Amino acid sequence: MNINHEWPSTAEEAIVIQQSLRDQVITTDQLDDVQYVAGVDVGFEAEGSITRAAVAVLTLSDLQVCDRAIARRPTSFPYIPGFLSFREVPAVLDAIALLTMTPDLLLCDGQGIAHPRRLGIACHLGLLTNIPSIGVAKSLLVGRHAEVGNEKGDRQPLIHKGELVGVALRTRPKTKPLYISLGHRISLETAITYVLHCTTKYRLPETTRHAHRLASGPAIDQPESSTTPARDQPPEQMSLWS
DNA sequence: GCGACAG
DNA sequence: ATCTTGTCGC
Repeated sequence: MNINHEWPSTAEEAIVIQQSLRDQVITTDQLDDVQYVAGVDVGFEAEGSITRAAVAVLTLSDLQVCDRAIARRPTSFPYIPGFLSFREVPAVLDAIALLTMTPDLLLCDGQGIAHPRRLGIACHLGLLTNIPSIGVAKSLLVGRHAEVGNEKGDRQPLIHKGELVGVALRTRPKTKPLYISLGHRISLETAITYVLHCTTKYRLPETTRHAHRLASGPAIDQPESSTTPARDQPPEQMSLWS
């Protein structure tokens, strides 16, 4: 199947794409032997006019950084809650293309299926790359959960519209829980296992943010990005919740 | 109708 | 995403 699609310029177009992709997300384990895990960090610079993505690849066995890349490009889609992937994914694909190897699993900054239309950035990225992916978010987009216990590994189901969409997971005592939701080709229990393993060495925001700390070092920047022209400011407050 | 809203 | 304030632990 070909999941390539035109890149939208409006949220209305983006909704159509999200709805066409949501049923292609696989929520069972389809991983090969996982040797390399990539933390993907997304964000922006220069008041939002530049989108950037950083990827740090770690060995699963000892969590050593073995590859990294960072990419920037003019922002081609505004940040609208529920549409983060349309702003960030092009830069992430740039960064992944700069790697010297292909990761076996992506830990993605943001939500997976814990999303109004079940297609957060981790799902979108997993589908476009066909790499198993996990959404690891620092705050909630949708859903609710009971209070999480204070021991590492404690978790509570994250429920949205009566569906289990992820977990709130305590990766360390005394810190905010992280919100884990499926991206693609992995089950929730397996995802939790990988997140807990990776957070034994780095706090998770750092497994993804580690990409930046490291990638910001000796500039491994890409040559030129002359693809997408910068776009106008977000059209006021858009609210296109489902 | 009002608030909430990944990064 | 960003900013600020307060508290604790090394």
